[in-house]
Amino acid sequence: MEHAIKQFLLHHSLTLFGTDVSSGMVQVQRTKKEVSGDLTLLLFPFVKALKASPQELGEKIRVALISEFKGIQQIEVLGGFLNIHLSSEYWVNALEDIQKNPNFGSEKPESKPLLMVEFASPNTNKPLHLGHLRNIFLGYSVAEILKANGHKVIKTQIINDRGIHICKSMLAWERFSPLNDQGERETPQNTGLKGDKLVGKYYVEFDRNFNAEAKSIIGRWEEGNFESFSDPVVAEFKRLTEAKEGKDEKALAGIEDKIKDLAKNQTTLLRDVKEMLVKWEARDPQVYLLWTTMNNWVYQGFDVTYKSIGVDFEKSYYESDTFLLGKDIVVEGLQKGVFYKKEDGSVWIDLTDSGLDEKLVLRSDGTAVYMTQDIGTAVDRYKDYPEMNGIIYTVGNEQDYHFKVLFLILEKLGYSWAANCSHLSYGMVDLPSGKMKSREGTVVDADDLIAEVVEKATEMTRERGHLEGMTDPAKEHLFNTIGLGGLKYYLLKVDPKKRMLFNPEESIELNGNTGPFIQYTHARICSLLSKANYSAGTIQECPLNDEEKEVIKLLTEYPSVIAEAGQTLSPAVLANYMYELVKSYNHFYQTVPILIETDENLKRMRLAMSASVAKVILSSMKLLGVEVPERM
RNA sequence: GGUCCCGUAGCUCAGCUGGAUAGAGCAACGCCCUUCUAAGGCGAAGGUCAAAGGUUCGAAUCCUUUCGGGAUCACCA
Repeated sequence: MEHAIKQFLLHHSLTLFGTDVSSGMVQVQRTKKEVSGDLTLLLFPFVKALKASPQELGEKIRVALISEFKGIQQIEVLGGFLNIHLSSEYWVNALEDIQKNPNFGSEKPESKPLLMVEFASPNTNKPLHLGHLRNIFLGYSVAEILKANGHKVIKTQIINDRGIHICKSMLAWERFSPLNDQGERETPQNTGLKGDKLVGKYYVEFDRNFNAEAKSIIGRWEEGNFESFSDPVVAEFKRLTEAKEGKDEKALAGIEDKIKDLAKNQTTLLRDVKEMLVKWEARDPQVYLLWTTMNNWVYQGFDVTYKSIGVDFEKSYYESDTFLLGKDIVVEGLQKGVFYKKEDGSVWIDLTDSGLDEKLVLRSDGTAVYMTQDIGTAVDRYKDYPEMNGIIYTVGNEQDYHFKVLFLILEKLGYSWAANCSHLSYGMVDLPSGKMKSREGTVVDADDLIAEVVEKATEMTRERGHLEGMTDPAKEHLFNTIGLGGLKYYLLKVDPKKRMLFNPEESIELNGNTGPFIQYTHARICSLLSKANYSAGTIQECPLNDEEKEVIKLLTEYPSVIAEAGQTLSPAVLANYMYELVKSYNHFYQTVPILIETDENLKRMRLAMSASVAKVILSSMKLLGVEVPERM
C-alpha cells in the first residue's frame, strides 16, 4: 500500500501539484502510535517546494487518494501530516494473504546470485570461546537471512591451520607432554580430553615456558652474563637499560617490554619453533605427521561444539591449502610490479598513495604471513565458484584494517571481483569484569557456557514448564532448545557492529527481551491452535479492534524487515522486530478472548492471526538459527 | 601521534536514509491467574540523547570542534 500510494502520487504529480516531484519528496511511513491512523504522508517536503499551505495541499491529496484507493477509509490532515486510515477489509485481506502464503516474508529461493559467507574461522590452537560464539551465530544467521532474500549462499569457514602459532602447540606437546605407562604422550584418547582442549593446553604450555626462558635470559643479562649472545643484542640491551634512567612509570614499562621482546627473540624455544615452521613449509614428513595428528584432534573437538549449537558449513577452506597459491600470486605480483622486494628478501606493497602504510606480504625467509594466505584463499574461492557475486567475511572489528588492505591488494592485483568482497565487522564481547583476555584466563569457554545455559534452562523448565507426557529425549531436546535459543538470541539481538556486554545472568534470563520469551509465545499459540482444531481457510470481513489491527500491521511488515536485515547484514533488525511483534501479540492475547469468542467470524480471524504470528516467529527465529518449541 | 568505531534512563539495549510528546527490557514499586500456558499482561516511576557550535521549517539522527571510552597502525594470526 505504501508503495502504491507513492507511485500514484509520483504519476499524478502534474495534475495534483502542477509540477513534477522527485521520489525523495514522497515520504510515506507508519503512523506514530500516539496518533490515530495507519500510514502517514509527510506534507513538509511539498510545502517547501510548492509554496502552498499544508491544509490546502493535504486536502487536494486527500480527495485524490480516497477516490483512487478503496482500501482507504478515511484521511485527515494534521499539521504537516496527512494521516491515512485503512479499512478493516484491507487489513483482513492482508491477513488472509499472509495466512495462505507458506513462505511469507521470503523471496523465491536461489533467485539471486551466489554469495559466500565466511564465519567461525577458528585457530587450531585454541578452543572456541564466547567471542567465537558471537561470530558463529552472526555468520550463520546472516547466511540464513541472505537465503531468505533469495540468494544462493555457501557457508564456509577458513581454518587457520598453519603458521607459527600452530607450531607452538606442536613443539610444546613434543617437549612437555608427560609419558604414561605405555610410553605415550597425552592424546584425547588416553586423557579423555576434547581434542581442541588438549591442543589448547599445550599452546598455553608453550607460552609459559617461553616467558620463563625469556625471564631467565634477562636475569643473566642483568648479572652481566652475556655469554653466547651476539654483540648487537648485547649493545641493544645496554642501550635500553641506560634509557631506563629517570623515566616515569609508563615509559619504563614500555622499555621493559622492549627488553622482554629482545630476550624472547633470543630464546631457544622461539628459534626451534621457527625452524619447525620452515620444516613444515618444506613438507618435512615428521613435522607433517605431527601436524596432521594434532589438527585432527582439534577438528574432532570443534565438530562436537558445532553440532551442539546446530551449525554446519557447506565448505571448509584450509590455509595450509591456500598459502602456496598466495605465495605464487605474490611472486606474480612482484613481476607485475604490484609488490617490491626489500634488500633482506622480504616482499612488500606500498599503499601510501591510498593513505595506508606499507604492508609485508612475504617474510624474508620466504614464509607466508596472514595476508599471503588470505590473498590465496580469496582467489581459490573464486576459482571454485566463478559465478560468485561476493564474499562476506565475518571477522571481528579489530581486523578492519587488515580487510581494508586485503581488498585493496586484490584490487591492485587486478581482480575485478575484489569490489564485491565485504567485511562483516562485529564488535567485541566484553564481560562485566572487563575485556576477555586469554592470557589472564578471563575467557569464557564456549562448551562450558553452552552447558551452563542448557543446565539453567533445564532447571527452569522442570520448575514451570508443561512437560506432562513428554518422553525423556523430547525433554532433553526442549531444554537444549530453550538454553541455546536464549544464548543465541542474547548475542544476536544487539547490533553486530557494536561492542556488547555479556552479562552471564542476563544471558540465561527468561523474562523480557529474551529468546525464551519469544519461544514461550510460540508454544502458547500452538496450544491455543490445537485446542481450537485450527486449520487455515478464508476469513470473512469483520471489524477490527486496535489490538488486532496493530498485530496485523506488524505482520505485514515482515517481508520488508527481512529485506532490511539482508541489506544491513544485521540479525538484530529481525530480533528487534520479532520482539515488537510478540509484545503486541501478547497484549492482544491478554485483552481479547479467542476460544470463547461466540462470533465465529471473529474467532476465525483471531485464530488466523495467532497462527500467522506463530508462523512468523518460527520463520524469523529460524533465520536467527533458533529453534522454537510447540510446548514448553 | 595517524586512522577507524562508540557515547541515549541506575544497568543492558532500540530508535540514526532528518519529521508529531525519545522507546523497550532488567532492577525497584503497585495491580491482574474459575478465558485460552503468569516464561504473560497492566500501571506508576525513571532522560541536559557526553558537551558546545553549525545546517534546516524541523536534529538523538547530518557537519565541525572538544571531552570520555575502545580498536588498530607486527617479518603474530
